Formats: sequence, structure tokens, C-alpha cells
Amino acid sequence: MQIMSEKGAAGGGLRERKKRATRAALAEAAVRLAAEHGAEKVTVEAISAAAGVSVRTFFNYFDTRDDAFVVIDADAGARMRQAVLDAPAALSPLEALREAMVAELAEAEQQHELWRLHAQVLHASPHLLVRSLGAHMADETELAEAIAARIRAGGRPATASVPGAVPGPGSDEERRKALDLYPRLLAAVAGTAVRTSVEHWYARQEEGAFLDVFQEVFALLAAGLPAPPAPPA
Amino acid sequence: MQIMSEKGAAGGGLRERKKRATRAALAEAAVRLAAEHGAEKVTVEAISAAAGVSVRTFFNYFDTRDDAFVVIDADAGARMRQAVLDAPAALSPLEALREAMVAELAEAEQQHELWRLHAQVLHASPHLLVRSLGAHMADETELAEAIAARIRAGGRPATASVPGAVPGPGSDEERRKALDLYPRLLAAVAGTAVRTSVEHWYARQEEGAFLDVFQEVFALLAAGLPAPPAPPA
DNA sequence: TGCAAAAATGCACGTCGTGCAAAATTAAGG
DNA sequence: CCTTAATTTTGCACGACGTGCATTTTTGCA
Repeated sequence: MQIMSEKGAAGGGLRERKKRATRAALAEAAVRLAAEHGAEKVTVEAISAAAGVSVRTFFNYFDTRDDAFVVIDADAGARMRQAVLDAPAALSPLEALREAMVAELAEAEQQHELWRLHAQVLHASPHLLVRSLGAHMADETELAEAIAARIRAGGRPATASVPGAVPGPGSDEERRKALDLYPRLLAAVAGTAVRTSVEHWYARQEEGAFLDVFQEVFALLAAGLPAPPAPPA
Repeated sequence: MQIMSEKGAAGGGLRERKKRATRAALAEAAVRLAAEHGAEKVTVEAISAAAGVSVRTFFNYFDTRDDAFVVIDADAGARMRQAVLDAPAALSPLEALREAMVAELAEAEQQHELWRLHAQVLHASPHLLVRSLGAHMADETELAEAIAARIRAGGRPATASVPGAVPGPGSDEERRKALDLYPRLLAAVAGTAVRTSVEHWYARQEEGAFLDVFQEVFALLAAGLPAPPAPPA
């Protein structure tokens, strides 16, 4: 089994490291084979053989063959949430979210060749693209909860002192509801920024600049957001 | 084969009507069986038998067994886009979008029992929920393009005369990019409103009020949006 | 009614995905 | 170094999924 650059949270035991390596090897083999022959023509047997494990073992790591094409990094979502929660308290929720995403995307860009193949595979079969979008969206929901937790915990009501921010003539009830919705809106904007910039990056085949594009898109979308409502309490 | 209330755009030929009826019968049978026995325990054979067709015919209508659980209304997305395009020119993009969604959701609510079962099935198997989210998101992308087309075609730059709308000190270049992004942001907000209100509606088991909840969530989320940027030309 | 197009069906076949039990590997001590 | 318990890998069998192809049935129309 080919040793891979073990990324992510450096695990402790040898067992866990080997499991992560096997999982990564399977995912990478799946993507490379799919990019070459087309996802539909790649059997689980071929993926397993390329990763050096048995077919049965493949299904110990992935519930479905398609998962190997879609879920390249299983715990990226968890890392994102943790990064949002661990961000310095001085950052507004929006800034914390942006920094967390920039860090995650920067890490992913270190393997941009694999990610380009990944995008190519998804682009080639709409079926897989839908699965990927769904997984992305499920992560987004959990991310919204992490944002909400951060807002509840953190003392600062974000960028409350922005000059353009209207205090809002809403009642306390309205502000409470808006406060419930704000994390979702934030997560939706962030997700839209990611998808849009990935799409742009994939369309133009220029190498670098991806993070710059993301930052710009994020800023433009975020310009449409008001400061979060002040808590009614 | 059980005759179903043929909904949607009343098709012309008898052939198309029968095809839609068969498709609806299969989807409904799938959802009802899944709600009763659990989606994983429902075979294609059972669904086909319940709808009165052969197993092979099932696969003439759905690429996958799971599609029958997920895609209850195949052309809802197309209707949405058409409604957005056909909305009176006096409406802003935001208003046109809201009216289109309200109309669509109102129609769906006429079969709220089936939709409740549908939500229950998705809720029971995260696997299917992800698929549904992905399909929803793919529709959202196409919806954004319809919105963009409407903005390009329609004469009015939307609610440009809103008092709170800042003209924005951005350059023409920035406004052009923001204009490209605005439809996506709008679609994202609308999608978030739908998912949030559906979630709320499913959590509380109260009967009516769904459309009211949606309108409120939509308004609260939209409050975070600025007027669309004026075209640079 | 007769004819052509479209849809439904049956059948065969390869692949997927799972339960179960046996074999191999690992961590921890004596 | 060797033993032992826990974890992981693997093989095997089996039901279900999904597809290609030829055939039969149904529909639309003259």
C-alpha cells in the first residue's frame, strides 16, 4: 500500500494513521481511475486493487462506490467547524468563517492536481456532482450550528460598530428570529462563495489565484449582508 | 394502475399524461412504502408492484431506486424557473422569486400528507437527505441563471429607489462582478428560506401556517440583502 | 381497421453491497 | 520473546440493483 502524505489532524496511534492512509489511498485511486476511464467504468475491484486492499475492505471504508469519488476528505467539515470555534474572539463571525475557509482551501490547494481531477470527475457525471453538492450542503447545516454556538459563546456582537449598520426598527421578537437565521445566512453565503469560486477556478484553467478569487467573491457576497442583529436580551 | 390527480402543467397528449401518471404513481408508492417499512427495506419489485408496472418499467422512469424516494416532482424546478421568467415585469427579482416560490409551495401543500411522508422518509435516512439536498442545490444553480436572464431582460433595475439603498462607491468593474453574483446570492437566500421553513414545519407538527412561516423566513433573510447593483453600462 | 411510433415487458448478465465466520495484524504485558 | 485480547482484513455466499437487447403490447393517426 502506497504511503501517502498524512494530512489533517496528526493522529496518535499507528492504527488510526494506517486507517486514514488506507482511506486516502482508496479515495485517490478512485479519483485517478475515474478521471482516466470515466467513473461509470471503474469497478470497486479496480479501485481496491489499485489501493492494495481487498474488495471487502473497500466497503469497510465506504458505504457506496460513489462515495469514494465524492468524499475525498472525510473530516474536512469537522475541521472547518473546529476552526470556526477556535478562531480568536476578536474576529467577527464573518471574519472567523472566512479565515477558517481560507485555511482549509489553502490546505486543499497543496494537492491541487488531485482536486482538479476530482472536479473533472464530478463535472463528467452530473450524478456525482449532485451527490457532492448534497454532502456540501449537509456540512453547511452543521457549520451554521457551529457559527450559532460561536455567536452565543463569544461576547462581541460582531461588527456592531459599522457606520452603515442601521439599528433596525424591528421589535425584540423580530430580532430574536433574525438572530436564529443569521448563522444560516452566513453559512449559505460562505457556501455560495466556495461553489462559485471553485466553478470559476475550474472553468479558467489558470493555476494560482484560486484563493484570491475566493476572497474576492466572498467579499462581494458578504457586502450584501448587514451586521448581525443585536441580541434582544 | 391507479389514476392519480394529474397536477402540474396539464399535458396535451394522452401519452404524456399516462407517463406522468405512471411516474407519479411510482414515486407515491415508493414514498408510502418507505414511510411504512423504512426505505432500505423497500425493493424496486415492491414499488413496481404497488404501482402496477413491471420492474423493468420502473427503471424506464428512474435511474436509481433512491430517485423514486427523492424526486417526487420531477419538473418542479422547471416550473419555478418558468414562473420567475413569466412574472410581471413590475416585480423586482426578489419579489418575482418569492411569488414563484409561494405559488409552487402552495401547490405542493395541497398534498401535504404525501409531502409529510416524504420529509419523514428523508429524515429517517441521512443518505437520502443528502441526495435531496444535492438535487435541490442543482436546481438552485439553474434557478440563479433564470434570475440572471430575467434581470438582463427586464428593464427595471429592481428596487433601486429604496431609501436605505446606498449607491455604493464601487467602480464599474466591481459593480459588474457584483451583478454576476447577485442572482446566485438571491437563489441561495431563497433556497435557505425553503429549507429552513420546511425544517421548522417538519419539527412542529402543526398543520397550516407553512406558507406564513416561509414568508416570514424569506422576509427576514431578504432583509440582509441590498438592492441589486446598478448595471455599469 | 390497419400501420407506424412509442412504451412496457421478460430475460440474461455483470456489479453492488451485506452478513458472517475465519485469518491476519496490532497493542500491551509478563 | 511470547502470549493474549482486540481490531482489522479477507473470503464466501447471496440478494438486490441496473442495463442491453429483443419481443410484445399499447397508442396515435389515417
